[in-house]
Amino acid sequence: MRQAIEDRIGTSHGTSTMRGSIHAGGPAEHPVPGTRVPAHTTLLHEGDPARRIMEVAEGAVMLTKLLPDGRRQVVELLGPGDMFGLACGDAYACSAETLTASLVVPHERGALERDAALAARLLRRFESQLCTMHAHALALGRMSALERVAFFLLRLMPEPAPGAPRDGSVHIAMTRQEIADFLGLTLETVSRAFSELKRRGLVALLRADEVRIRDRGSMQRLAGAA
Amino acid sequence: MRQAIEDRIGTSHGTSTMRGSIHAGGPAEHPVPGTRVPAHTTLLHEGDPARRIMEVAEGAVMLTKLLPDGRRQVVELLGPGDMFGLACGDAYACSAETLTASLVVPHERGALERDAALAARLLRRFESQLCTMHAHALALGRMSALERVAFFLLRLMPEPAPGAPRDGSVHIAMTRQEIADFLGLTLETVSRAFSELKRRGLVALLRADEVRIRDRGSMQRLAGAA
DNA sequence: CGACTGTTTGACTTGGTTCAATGTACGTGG
DNA sequence: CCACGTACATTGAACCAAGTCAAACAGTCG
Repeated sequence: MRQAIEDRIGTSHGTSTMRGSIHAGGPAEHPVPGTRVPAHTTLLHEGDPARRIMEVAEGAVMLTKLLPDGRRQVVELLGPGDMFGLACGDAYACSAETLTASLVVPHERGALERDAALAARLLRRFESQLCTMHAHALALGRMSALERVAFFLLRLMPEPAPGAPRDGSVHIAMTRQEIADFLGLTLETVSRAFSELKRRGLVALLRADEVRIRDRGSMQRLAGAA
Repeated sequence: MRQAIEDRIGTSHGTSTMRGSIHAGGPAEHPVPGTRVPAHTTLLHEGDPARRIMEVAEGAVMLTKLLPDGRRQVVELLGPGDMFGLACGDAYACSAETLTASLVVPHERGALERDAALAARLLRRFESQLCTMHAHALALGRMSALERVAFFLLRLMPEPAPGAPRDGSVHIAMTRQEIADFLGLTLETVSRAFSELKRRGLVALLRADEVRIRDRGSMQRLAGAA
């Protein structure tokens, strides 16, 4: 099994196992506030003993679960402020992998009793992550492939700040396979949905991983903005 | 739209809107520790302004989300100790409905700052609910119909206490439609899955809402006990 | 320029949905 | 006590959205 780098986070320097080519610079520079981790690095493994709760300070992390036969579900996409490393019992419930170069801050579980501010922050964040999971469950359980992909793209590009710069394009730091595992589809179906959204003029595909939303209203209608 | 009884919870007596026939006794007896609510009562509505966090003290509650066209997803099943009434922004993210007669305790959001013990309890519970949602996402995104139903049944009947009384039967306080909305299927598919599990001898159906697990190992294998 | 990795598209198959009866438990009132 | 009505569950047959298998295409790197 691939080695997670959990043990090296927050201690000294962090080397890492990576997928494909090496993206980011060298090992961690900041010993205390957190650890810099390159893209495509496994941070922890489902089933390993749960010791610490981790915070994404910068970057993007995905949480995944596996079925014994290898089917994979990306259960959550995390950004700055989000927490991971949750345990059911004493083992991690999910594996965690960076999507982009990230800064990760570990929190000892024992610190929660002592640090009320951290506990309050964690509470707010858990509430928000729980709401996001509810929306994700609705998408997985009841939306069509096209609707799920619209939902996904809106999630990546939340709102154009009021009166702010017009919709730029988003860089999608995930492969079609990863998006499919997030949405409960196959990569082919995701690809077809992208093409269909493009054909309908709701979206422009600059590159495979560079998307621009052209018709936000229609996208929201597709994604079931209640 | 149906009226939620939120406003009457924790105040005086609680009448309620109900589905089908009236099940439970009269209005609430205990004014302070919580409110007794009969089965099939809507406790709060998705989209309503979020004021309080609620705790299930006794009974069973389901959280649901709707798509504009009426498709429904049961996003969470709650039992004693679980919390609901979460907000994305300032509105409830889900509707909540009792499955059985229940005792519900409201907590003012402001109380979290003052009551550290409550905050700690809430934190632990949110962590556990988040883990459950992760497992649910795996089921919704990657499991077949049969696997999802096995997963659901195991969830209702967690573990036979070590050395404790042999597997009794569980009463399922949900219709096939509600189970389907929980598992992202149709009621017909859920029904066929029950029949198939019975045909394979993994399960015995005493009545439509009374199930006994006959072969826990096979059920766990189906549900992907990792 | 290849070689590689990931994406798109096409043709075919299939698990689950849809539509349509039929079956079954339960409560009510004659 | 039994006939009837209602609500829910089961089963069957036809259909379709998404999956599977397979091939061609497009960037990127050495």
